[in-house]
Amino acid sequence: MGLDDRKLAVLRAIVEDYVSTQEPVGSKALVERHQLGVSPATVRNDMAVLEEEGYIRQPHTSAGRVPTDRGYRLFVDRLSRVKPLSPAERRAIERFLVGAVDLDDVVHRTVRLLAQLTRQVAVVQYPSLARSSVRHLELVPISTTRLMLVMIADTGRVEQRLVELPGPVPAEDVTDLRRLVNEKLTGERLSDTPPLVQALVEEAPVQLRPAMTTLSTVLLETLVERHEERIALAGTANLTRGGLLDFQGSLRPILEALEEEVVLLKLIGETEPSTTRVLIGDENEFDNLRAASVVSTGYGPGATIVGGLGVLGPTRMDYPGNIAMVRAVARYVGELLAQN
Amino acid sequence: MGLDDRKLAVLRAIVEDYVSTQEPVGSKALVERHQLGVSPATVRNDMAVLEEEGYIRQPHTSAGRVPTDRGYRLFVDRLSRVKPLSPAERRAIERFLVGAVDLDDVVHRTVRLLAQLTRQVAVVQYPSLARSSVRHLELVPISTTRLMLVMIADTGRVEQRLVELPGPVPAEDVTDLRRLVNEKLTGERLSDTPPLVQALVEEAPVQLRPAMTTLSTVLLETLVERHEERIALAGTANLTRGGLLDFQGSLRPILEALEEEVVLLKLIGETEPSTTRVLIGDENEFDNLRAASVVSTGYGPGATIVGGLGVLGPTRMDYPGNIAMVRAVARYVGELLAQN
DNA sequence: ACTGGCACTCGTTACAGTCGAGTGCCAGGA
DNA sequence: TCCTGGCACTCGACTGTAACGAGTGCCAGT
Repeated sequence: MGLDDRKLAVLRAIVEDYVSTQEPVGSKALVERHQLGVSPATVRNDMAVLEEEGYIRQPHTSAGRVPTDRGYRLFVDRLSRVKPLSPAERRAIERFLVGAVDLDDVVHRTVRLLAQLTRQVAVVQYPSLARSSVRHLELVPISTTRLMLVMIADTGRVEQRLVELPGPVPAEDVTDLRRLVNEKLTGERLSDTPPLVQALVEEAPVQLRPAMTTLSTVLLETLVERHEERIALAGTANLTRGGLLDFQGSLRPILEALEEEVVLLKLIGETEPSTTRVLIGDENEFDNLRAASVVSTGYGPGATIVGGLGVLGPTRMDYPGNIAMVRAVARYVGELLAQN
Repeated sequence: MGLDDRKLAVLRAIVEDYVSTQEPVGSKALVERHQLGVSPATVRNDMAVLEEEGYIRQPHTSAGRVPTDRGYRLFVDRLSRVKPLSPAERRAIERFLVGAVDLDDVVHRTVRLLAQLTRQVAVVQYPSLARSSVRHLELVPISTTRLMLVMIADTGRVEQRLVELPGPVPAEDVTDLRRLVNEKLTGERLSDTPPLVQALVEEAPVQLRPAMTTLSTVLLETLVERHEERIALAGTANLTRGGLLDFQGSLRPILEALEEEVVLLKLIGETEPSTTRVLIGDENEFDNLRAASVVSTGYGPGATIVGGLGVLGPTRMDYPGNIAMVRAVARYVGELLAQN
């Protein structure tokens, strides 16, 4: 485990060269491109140690070295600084997000921006309902026995659901239902609503009871149990960069994984602490994504976190750059949300 | 141009064999696998004619024949019958679409179903706003100078948009605005609303004028001008079937095209007549999709059409099967929508 | 502890040769 | 007139061989 400074420098150089050239890097090329102050032979000895420790490997006997997942991990944790964004990148972010008219628009612009900046696949989770509060509930009569329930959350999300009432309900009763529901639930966090919904039913006037019971069922189902998370995706075409070298020749498993909302949510939604998370190769829990890395973080207005966003790409990616961009975009989106 | 029946039979056989084997088909294999009643030499002569007419071509001098886009076109137009669905497929469709709770759910289920059935990329357009009518407009005060406008369409679509008012508007005025807007617009087709919105402003009481003016701008923008079409996509992983033979080795242009809503809308949204449309290879107007074919049709409750859906895949696809599936799914979705 | 030198590995490239699927053409027959 | 069997030809796919060279591991020397 004795990795002195020079060995770490060698590892850093290998990662940087491999990321930029996409070719196994040999000892001679290394000393030429970096000022290591030692000879290729010395570097070779260091490489042998690094390989023994599992940080790099040789694709073929007579080839150069390539970082392993473990090597990237060490690089990310100890050998890299987050790369500051260029002024051009900052400007691109601002320009891209100005003029968004609603939440859908914000999310779509964000995901495209992220894909374009990082040249990877970008994923953005809509603000989670579980972390939103109710701003308003609207009941729209569709027929005498059907209502459309529309919930507007403070994060800008709007969810709707059809309610089949047990019997006809006159317009005045709908007005009463609307008032009762809003009095009880407006301003509450969705995760806190179940007991309140229960109370709604119990406190409802007799003639509203049946309707309120049905309504409460739908409310609970829609707003709480059925975790209605939404996801936006962009930049899948970026997977084809780097020929077929990345992803061991087949995009199939990656594309399959990207179609599963559950998978995506696990990847970018779990950001408990407000820090940036990096998952490298097989650290990932999904077999399909063992050739991929994910950089993700949470975003939200102010210090609170209402959703996650991130990028996915080959393990051979520019971690410092991508981490910087993901963080920057998350911060800007947070500011944008705070304005509403 | 003299294509007698046997030459057409040869073309049909070539298409069918090539679609199933994915390999250029030679004269000998053809007479073995189909009962043509003639010798390979005769088939070769027919092939020479078909090639001269541009229906088939040889990838290499010493290889078998492959259909051209023109050949597929002839096959689709004159040589194939729509393949009836198997009972298992019918059951799959029904099972898949039962239990959908809202429009989002319907669209998502549909697109996944279509991708699964056809093993191609599936595209479903949400019911077009231009072809919907207003069921209800709701105004939710966010602050004294901000409203959330929520429009519920008869197709189940719900659109929202933030309205920045020129000045504070008291709650009673919001109620009046809501009433006026609904009286004028409820039940109207969105494409017919512009003059009505204009009238709204002119007829509004003086103290509501400024607010109504702003509101009308947003209404027009959101509901009419900004053609807010939405699209769902599934099955991109299917593009990787057939190795890299389809799409001449690169998925890149296809994936890029699939990210452009405009492109997708052109592909599946233009279904003026209620018939099924098939675009083969370079019949397509987008260069990126010259190696792909699209089968699409319109759907809607009853005879009206509110949106389009379809599949995209390699030109070498099972046209009769895919046409059948696209039609069947469209019909089921139409029935489902009619129930609301 | 570092370095130069050297033998060795092994993937890549180039080239030649074989194989075989498939074709076009032609003369003969129904 | 149209179909068929036969035959020479083309050319991509595959195989085997050889030369090349990037890169390594090891070791003796400083």
